[in-house]
Amino acid sequence: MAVSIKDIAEKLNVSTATVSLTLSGQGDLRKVSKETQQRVLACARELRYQPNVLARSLNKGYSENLGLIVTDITDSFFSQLANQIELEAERAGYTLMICCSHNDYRREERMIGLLQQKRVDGLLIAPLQRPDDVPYQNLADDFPAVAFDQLWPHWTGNSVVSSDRKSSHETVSRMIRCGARRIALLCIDAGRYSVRERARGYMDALEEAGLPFCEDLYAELSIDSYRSDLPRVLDRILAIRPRVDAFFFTTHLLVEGLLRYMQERAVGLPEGCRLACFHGNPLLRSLLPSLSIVQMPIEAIAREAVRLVCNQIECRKKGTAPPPPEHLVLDCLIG
Amino acid sequence: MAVSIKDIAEKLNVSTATVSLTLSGQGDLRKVSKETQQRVLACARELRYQPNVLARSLNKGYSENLGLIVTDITDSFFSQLANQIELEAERAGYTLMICCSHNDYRREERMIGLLQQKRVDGLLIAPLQRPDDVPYQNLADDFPAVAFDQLWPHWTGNSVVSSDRKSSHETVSRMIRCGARRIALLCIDAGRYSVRERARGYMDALEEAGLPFCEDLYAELSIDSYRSDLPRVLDRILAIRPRVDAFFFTTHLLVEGLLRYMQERAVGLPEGCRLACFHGNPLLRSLLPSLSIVQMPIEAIAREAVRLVCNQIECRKKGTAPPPPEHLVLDCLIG
DNA sequence: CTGAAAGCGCTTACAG
DNA sequence: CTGAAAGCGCTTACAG
Repeated sequence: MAVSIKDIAEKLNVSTATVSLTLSGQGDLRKVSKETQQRVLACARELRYQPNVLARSLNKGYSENLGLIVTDITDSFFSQLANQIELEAERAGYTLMICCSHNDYRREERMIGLLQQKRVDGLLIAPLQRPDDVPYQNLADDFPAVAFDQLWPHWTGNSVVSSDRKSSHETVSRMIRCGARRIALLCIDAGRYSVRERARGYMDALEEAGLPFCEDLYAELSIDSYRSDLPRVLDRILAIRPRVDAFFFTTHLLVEGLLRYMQERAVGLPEGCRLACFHGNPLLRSLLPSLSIVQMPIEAIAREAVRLVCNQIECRKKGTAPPPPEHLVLDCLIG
Repeated sequence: MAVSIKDIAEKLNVSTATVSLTLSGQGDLRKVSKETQQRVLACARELRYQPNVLARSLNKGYSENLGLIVTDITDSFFSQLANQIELEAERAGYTLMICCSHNDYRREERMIGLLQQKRVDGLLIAPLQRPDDVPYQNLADDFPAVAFDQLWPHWTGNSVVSSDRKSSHETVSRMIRCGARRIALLCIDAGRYSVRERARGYMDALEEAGLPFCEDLYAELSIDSYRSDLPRVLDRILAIRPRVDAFFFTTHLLVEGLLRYMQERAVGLPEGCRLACFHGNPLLRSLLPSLSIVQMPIEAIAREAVRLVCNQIECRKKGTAPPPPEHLVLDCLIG
């Protein structure tokens, strides 16, 4: 099979300890003779030696792997996040195992279990809403982990989220300052933490401006059926009088849905109708110049989330007390 | 630390072998008494035993992990592919380690080495063009691997690509049948295998129709700078007389660029101008009704690629001869 | 300066 | 039916 440290040791008539030491860069420190080191290095190169990281991990108790669980990697928000997280993880010396929970909390549980069995050193999770609001039980308190983007109701570990409520508030307030009075709010997966927060921010802004919450202008859609449901919802809202004069969407997915709707129905928006959503991309920006995009702090989320798990892992390695969990709320950029 | 098989064995006064056997489901086969099995299972549950897969892997020589290397997970083509590959891999019992090569072939090499050291059982790679056309050396011939989407020049292992040339040919032929005569071809990363194939298909169609290749109507852009370069290219091509009457783009990224261009310049396309591209999404479809999209066979690529590596891995496990490498060309759907 | 040995947590012939 | 033992490929005190 593959060449091992033993093969090198035998070939060179030295012990495996000597080989291991020089290969791991401790040669000088542990006073292996320069000459022996040379021979070991040369031999390893010649035999194309690839260390078996599994064995090292088993011995050391650390795999240098991190588990990442997102709901859906095909959502550009999560693929961008995964990309940044991979970069940050790499910088910290970790490789990523990525799993998708596909909005199925049973699957999420399975993935958490799987990744733990695979001995990842830590877990980064964009948690799913759980039906019974029961916190996940199989994740030990002291296991290095960070929840990002969303939160589990009783989660007490590290978390990194964006300033959903504040950004929402600010965005809607701007619409109001621009004259909007009848602002529709459309959500996907209204039960999720971030979505509830975004809805709250909307309420905050209405309240601040003394505007009533109008049930007619509110709609909850589900991630599984929003594509087919959205047209009817838009039909309904656009038919309301007095006219809606702004739309606030909790996600870019709905804006894409709106664009499809406008194309297919060959209708435009009411004159002067304002739009806003969370997350977006250059294309949406140029297609809908009136769209305000709340830009998610993707780099910062990735950086902080990785930092937090890595910190926790470091403490474990050193055997020191785990750092107190942090709850970070990172600012979005409203553009 | 974590509870091990030894802990269970000690607590129950049985050997680790007994525990291991019953936990791995070989209890009946190896005639462990029902009662002992019960006790072991109960104890494992009670202690929340999580097997250390690292140890098992080291022992068995297989990690049940697969490495996936894509150029850029934020490209929807690759995120959709990664998603399907994860699903297929899971079905086959594998977990995915995903790395991005970011169009940097040195990074790609590092990732291949890293994943091999992490002892993935096989590798799925969307290979990068290599500057000197030298095949990658550090990937042993007998290592289970499959190249997909792209090919390395001298790659002789398994590969799964789409019918780039044929689909391109067919798409351009359709445009010609609809009356298009001056068809522009815009490429990103013209040196890549699939892009060369797509360009060839374009040539095939022109030739078949007796149309001349017109250098003016051709442009190569680079993935790093196409965003800023595209407007000038479009300016140039749209200014040419006689007028261009169709655009063929090798990638959806350029269509998004075109849309941005049209918005920013506030210009439309020449009357009746046809469009086509590889890969796309519902939004592009509805924004540009005249756009023909060559749909990549993403599910099939994922399924076949995983099947091929898994086959190779199985043969390794059984010690039988590796199956002859397959080169699959999967049909695209032209819509 | 170098080696023998134990151990990480499993699995699997082999004995009994 | 069950256990003692070797081994997967490393690392790391501990001796000398």
